[in-house]
Amino acid sequence: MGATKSSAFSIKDNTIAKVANALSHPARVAILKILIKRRACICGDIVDELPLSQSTISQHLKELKHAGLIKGEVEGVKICYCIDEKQWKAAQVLLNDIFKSYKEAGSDCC
Amino acid sequence: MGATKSSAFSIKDNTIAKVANALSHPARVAILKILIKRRACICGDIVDELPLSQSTISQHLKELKHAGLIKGEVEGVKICYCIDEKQWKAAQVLLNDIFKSYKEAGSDCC
DNA sequence: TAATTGTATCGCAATATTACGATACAATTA
DNA sequence: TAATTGTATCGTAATATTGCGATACAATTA
Repeated sequence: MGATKSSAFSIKDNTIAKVANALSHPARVAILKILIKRRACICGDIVDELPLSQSTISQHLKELKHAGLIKGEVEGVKICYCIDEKQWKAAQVLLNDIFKSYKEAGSDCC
Repeated sequence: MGATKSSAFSIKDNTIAKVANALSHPARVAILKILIKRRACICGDIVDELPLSQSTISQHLKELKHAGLIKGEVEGVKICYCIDEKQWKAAQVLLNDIFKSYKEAGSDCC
């Protein structure tokens, strides 16, 4: 016991959870904002802007990449990260669809 | 070490993370969908629909309530849960704002 | 009052996350 | 080739999450 029962839920619900999970830590939200603001970013730039160690930032970048929201490209010695436009939009739609599916009716029980 | 450094980030980023965290587990996504579909829900109904124990569902409901996305109201012996309309909309805006803040330019480095 | 019903909480075990320093590694520079 | 630079990964410690059964608890019913 203890492990998430992902297989008990739909692929879609798992995908939504995966995307939301990427945004579920303030450091990752901050990293994404930096990437958006700068249009692209060398990992070191992020380390300079946030009060976390290089290894911790690297770990967060890995999670964002795993969730598909960002991608990285080798650029000489450095690695350039940026938003993965296609997946970013897909994530936006996925999340917004849930929110939109709730139509207020002013008649909820509570 | 090991604890999240929430205080190192802005209130807003923490709020976004909190909302995203509520959606970061497929069971909670499923619960929200049930609440939306039924407009409101007795806890037991959710237990019947999902392959998780009553105590686990109760825990997930607690987290959703803590994130502010849902609210519960005593209704005799039972407790009726539903979406918290106001906070739901606020969460939608918060998340969508991040996604919208990325304007594609077709000129990213990677 | 006693039994029933629906939900929350406790206690526990398994697993996952967060964070950091140390170190490895790959590409560039001297 | 050797040193440097930027990033990833490893190892480890602290903490958090997930899940369940057992149990507590509050409101209703008998």
